[in-house]
Amino acid sequence: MVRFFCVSATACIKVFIFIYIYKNFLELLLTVAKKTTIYDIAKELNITVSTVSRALNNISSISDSTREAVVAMAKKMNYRPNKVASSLTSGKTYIIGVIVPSAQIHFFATVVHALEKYLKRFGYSIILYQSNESLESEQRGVDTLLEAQVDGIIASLSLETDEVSHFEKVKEEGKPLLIFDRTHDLLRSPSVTIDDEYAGYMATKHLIDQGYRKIAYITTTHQIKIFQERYAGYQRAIKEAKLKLRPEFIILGDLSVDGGFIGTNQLLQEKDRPDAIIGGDDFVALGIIKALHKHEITPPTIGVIGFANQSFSEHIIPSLTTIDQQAVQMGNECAKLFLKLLDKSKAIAPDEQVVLTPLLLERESTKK
Amino acid sequence: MVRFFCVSATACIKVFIFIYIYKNFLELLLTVAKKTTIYDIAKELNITVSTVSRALNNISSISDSTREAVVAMAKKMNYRPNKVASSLTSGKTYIIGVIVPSAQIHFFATVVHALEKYLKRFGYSIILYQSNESLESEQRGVDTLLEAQVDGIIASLSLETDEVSHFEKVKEEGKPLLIFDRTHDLLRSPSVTIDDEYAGYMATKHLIDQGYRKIAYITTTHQIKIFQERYAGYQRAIKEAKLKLRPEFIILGDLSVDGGFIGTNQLLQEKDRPDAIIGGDDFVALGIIKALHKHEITPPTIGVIGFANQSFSEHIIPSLTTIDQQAVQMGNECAKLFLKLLDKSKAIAPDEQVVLTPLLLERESTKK
DNA sequence: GTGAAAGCGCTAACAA
DNA sequence: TTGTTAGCGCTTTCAC
Repeated sequence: MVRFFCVSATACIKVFIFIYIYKNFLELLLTVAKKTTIYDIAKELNITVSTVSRALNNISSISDSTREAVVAMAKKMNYRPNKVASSLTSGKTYIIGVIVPSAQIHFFATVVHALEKYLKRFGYSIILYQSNESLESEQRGVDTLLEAQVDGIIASLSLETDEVSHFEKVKEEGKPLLIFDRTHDLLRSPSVTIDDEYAGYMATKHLIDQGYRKIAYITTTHQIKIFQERYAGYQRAIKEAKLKLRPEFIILGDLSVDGGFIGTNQLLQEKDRPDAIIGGDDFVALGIIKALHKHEITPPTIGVIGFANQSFSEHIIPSLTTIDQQAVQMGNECAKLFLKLLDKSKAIAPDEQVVLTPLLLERESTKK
Repeated sequence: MVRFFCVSATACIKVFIFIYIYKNFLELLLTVAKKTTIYDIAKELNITVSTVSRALNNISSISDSTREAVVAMAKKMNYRPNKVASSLTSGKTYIIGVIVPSAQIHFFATVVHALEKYLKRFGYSIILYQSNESLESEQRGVDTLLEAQVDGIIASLSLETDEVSHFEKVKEEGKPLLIFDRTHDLLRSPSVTIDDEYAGYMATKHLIDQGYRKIAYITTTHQIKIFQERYAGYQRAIKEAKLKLRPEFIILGDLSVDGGFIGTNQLLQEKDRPDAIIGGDDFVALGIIKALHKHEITPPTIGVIGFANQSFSEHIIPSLTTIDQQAVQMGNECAKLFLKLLDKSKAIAPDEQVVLTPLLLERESTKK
């Protein structure tokens, strides 16, 4: 096409000039068709913007007639409120920042799912920020969210997070901060967690009740509170049942299928083998089952239990007994508590701590 | 404590007055400690806000000395830019709206994960909105995001979505719209998808190559394009191999473990049983394996293949052959394309369509 | 290279 | 019940 016109250099230039003007004209058109504001509505109705604002926000002291007129005109003119502008004056964005280690981890995806679903009902949106298990990224996340003027932050700490000063900034700005699941002792703030000590206790106790006596535990090297707590619960149950706490039955490794697999192979080399193995999470438990399968052992011959109730746990063969982490409930509790924190009319409550109770799901892998 | 002071009614009132004043004083303190703005920096440095703004945004025509002074002062005064204010003037929020059916679905969680990770590097945040497979909610999502003045929207359609006018609004506002995975014929917009027809073909072809001849298919009743496409690919492979396309081998049901379980039981009642079964997704495939297990059949005796490469597929026994949906790659491609769309300097490209190639992951369930 | 000034679209006193 | 007015904190012309 262009080549068709370009019979000479001048013609070619003309074409380009034409294109240039045309382009600007198009842009002009786009610019002219700008969005309608409350100001436009006001002009159309011969009232002032404040009246329009009040009508639209359904604020008291507005006559039905004008409110209806405004609403009708707004619809007619295809008006869409600009939250950015209203945020600037009101100081509220109705956006909540959510920091999680990774949306790819099923537990966090589920919490985020529940959070968003719940908060939406109250007019809040969420900005999602992933720390990807990095402290530095988590710090940047807090900055990013505060710059975006979020109304508050809900976060679960990265594995790396060993200092929490970046979260203090949130409180300094007078904005609510809520920590869930992965907390930190130095961080005084409202939180929603699950009783991990009890989860560990529950898992171990269940095995004991099923008649298992030599219970091994494959967990992570990471010094995260929740894993330490689970281990503490394990110890408590073992002691309570007056069983021996054998160091050779505690395997530290990766929190993964491979971790479970390797750990199990190691355990099976003991001359006095365990008769049950607890996995640090369901993936570890899956690795345990795989390793047992390789040795032609099928649970519940050796009992296996996991943590987290992954979507597959119910369906593998044998189905996996596990401790449910109540992700949906945790999301809902977070949302509920957070809305309470946002409502500053209520007294500045001492940091409220919600602790959920884990749930034992008995399935085939421990059913003797 | 209070009771201690309240020896008389007047004393009591005094106490309350004291508390009241004290409270106001506290509030005053909080109010006074307001955030520093570029105006404060300007005053401190005896320059104007425009200079500060330019220095902070590292805009040309600013002397090194003043820029350094401003930056130093900003740090000293603990300045934090207010993106809401800058958005109001600049018209850009650096926030992108992401609409997915549910963050709880692993595929979408992974795409969101990749998206956020990628876009963050370019200064963008994302607001997450879940349609929860509801058209109405999806429509509200578009409105919410546009009101929040997002710079554009990336979306994957809900199962219910049979009309797409709500997405036209996005384009009307001159904002980029990108649809991924679940698209709609009526919606003309850039998209990132996977070649589902080929995925179906690939799965079927693989089974045929492995020597299976009587291949059944358990899929969903939902009229979603991607499932229809996979089925089309199945048909193509069957025809190409000159096999019979048997209606009794096509089971429509739920896309779930139960759906696979029920469908398989039905298939096994045929006098001429299939020797391989394709599941509409990995959960269906899991149900298939469970049902076969009940009948004491273990794949690959009857071959089983799924779609999506869920996290468990690799680890169940037998491990599941599946077609990977390239979720991470899809997220990355979406981000990449979207950044291109945001960069309007580039010509208004005709709706670009990125089509990813699915990936066959051969595992035990089909390894004859 | 810097300053002055006009908004962006809306809210929220304070008046009337 | 409605209008007037002054910003919210920042960007961005247009001068100088």
